Amino acid sequence: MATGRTHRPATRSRGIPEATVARLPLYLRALTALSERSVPTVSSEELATAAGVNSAKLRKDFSYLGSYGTRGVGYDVEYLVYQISRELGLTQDWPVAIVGIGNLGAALANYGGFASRGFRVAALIDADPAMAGTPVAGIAVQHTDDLDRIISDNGVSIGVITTPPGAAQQVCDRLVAAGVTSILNFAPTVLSVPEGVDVRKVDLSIELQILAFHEQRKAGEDAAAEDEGAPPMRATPAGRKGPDGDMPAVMPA
Amino acid sequence: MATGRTHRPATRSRGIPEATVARLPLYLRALTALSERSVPTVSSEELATAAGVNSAKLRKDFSYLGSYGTRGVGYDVEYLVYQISRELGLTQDWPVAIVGIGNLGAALANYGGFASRGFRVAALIDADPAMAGTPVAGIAVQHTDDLDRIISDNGVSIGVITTPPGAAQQVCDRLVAAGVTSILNFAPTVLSVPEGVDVRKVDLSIELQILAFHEQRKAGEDAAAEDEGAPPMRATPAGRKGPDGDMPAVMPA
DNA sequence: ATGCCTTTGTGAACGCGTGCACAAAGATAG
DNA sequence: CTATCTTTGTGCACGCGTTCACAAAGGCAT
Repeated sequence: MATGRTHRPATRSRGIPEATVARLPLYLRALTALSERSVPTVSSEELATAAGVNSAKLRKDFSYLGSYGTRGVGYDVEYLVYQISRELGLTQDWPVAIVGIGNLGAALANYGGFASRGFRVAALIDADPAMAGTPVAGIAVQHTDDLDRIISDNGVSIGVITTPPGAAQQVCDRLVAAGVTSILNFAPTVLSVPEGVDVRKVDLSIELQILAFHEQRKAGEDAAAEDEGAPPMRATPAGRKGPDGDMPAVMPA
Repeated sequence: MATGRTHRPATRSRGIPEATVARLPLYLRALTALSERSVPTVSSEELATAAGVNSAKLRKDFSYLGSYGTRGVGYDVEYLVYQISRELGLTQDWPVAIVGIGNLGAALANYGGFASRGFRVAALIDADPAMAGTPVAGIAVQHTDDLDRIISDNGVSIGVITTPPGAAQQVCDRLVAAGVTSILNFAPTVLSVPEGVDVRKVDLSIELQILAFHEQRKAGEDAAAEDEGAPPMRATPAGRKGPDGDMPAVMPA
């Protein structure tokens, strides 16, 4: 069980709470919009509503970065944009490799939100030899066989996995072996990575399932038992446990 | 400020913590995999590692659902699959409409993970008249003008927004007016919705930015100031605040 | 039937995140 | 220069989520 860790960054990140880090991009986006409208300063109240958060939370978040901001006035937009960008590491160029050029991979390759934030799609990689050379979003797809070299040559440290679930772990291992230390995983798989490698997971169907839960709570509850097909009471398919007739514990709740 | 709320479900959801709900799909996936391998029972320890979580957390999560599980043995896989599915509302059919059939919308329409979880893509909607009628993932794209009727006719209560950011709020309003009460938003926009409507947000570039932050912490820190272009010290572009010469507070940290 | 062994279910402690509420800080007007 | 007004920055309290650790519960062997 040496390589079990997943998803939690081990290093607590120099005092800035993880929850705050997750909100910084939100602030940055709102600030960028203000900057484009040439708004010079903004109060915590205004910026908070623009970002969809509480103003107290926003101020506390900023306090972790330092005392940017002028009492009685607010925050200087340009200055704050720069500070947050720097804190997030967006002042440097991040070459990104996308592995698995299916529908989703292609969509990500075309996604504009990356380039505008300092992320550059440096390579597209797929296991299908037929795709090799095909341009997607203006970039030629390369074959998995060359993964190692591609990662090294481009200095890629962030990899995006959009492969089928069965291939995800293998691709992940190869990426890590090639030097990738941050992975954004779209495959519905739990990835095992060595210490020091960060994995973030985006699962499209999970989000829908969470919505369905709340949706059921909203609409349902009154129409409680709709049709109610027979719950699979087969706690003992054939193998173990109970040759003692039927299972009584079918309706525990 | 009547329609300000976003993202937080107001109803606390009958005692099941939000964090637990968010993990149920994870457990469900792991259990489904076990089920396909015809594994009859599983211990909290095994299931926890398969789902990538702590075993104590898993047991506590399940305790909110009720006392399914047998001490000394573990959990019956099939039974648990059913219970979690029911709790999440996946035993019923959820017609989903996707609005904005660009690269991402098309990718989602083709995504297999939806259908296998009880979600059915009932309609694809786009504002481009040229796309109307075009089949995507076997479904003909319909025009935004008919959005209202499409939602009603199909009984859609969950909408997915994959439009450009500028159109997101408008589409959102129309979806809500048509009866949608849950929205999965892929556009980088803060949506305003009335009370009772749930919004979940998936932002691809935010995830990358969070990774970049940790990446910078890992690799950087020693190579602290790389090239360091001039930080925008223009705290006063022209308008307000300070005709008092230069700003001293350029390097507060 | 009895005792051992495994695994669940949960009480309790702890730590993180959130929100309140206010004092300190600075701008602005007189 | 003084008073007033605005807005930040933060100490504090509270609640949620996580984790530990163990008693209760059940299976299984003898």
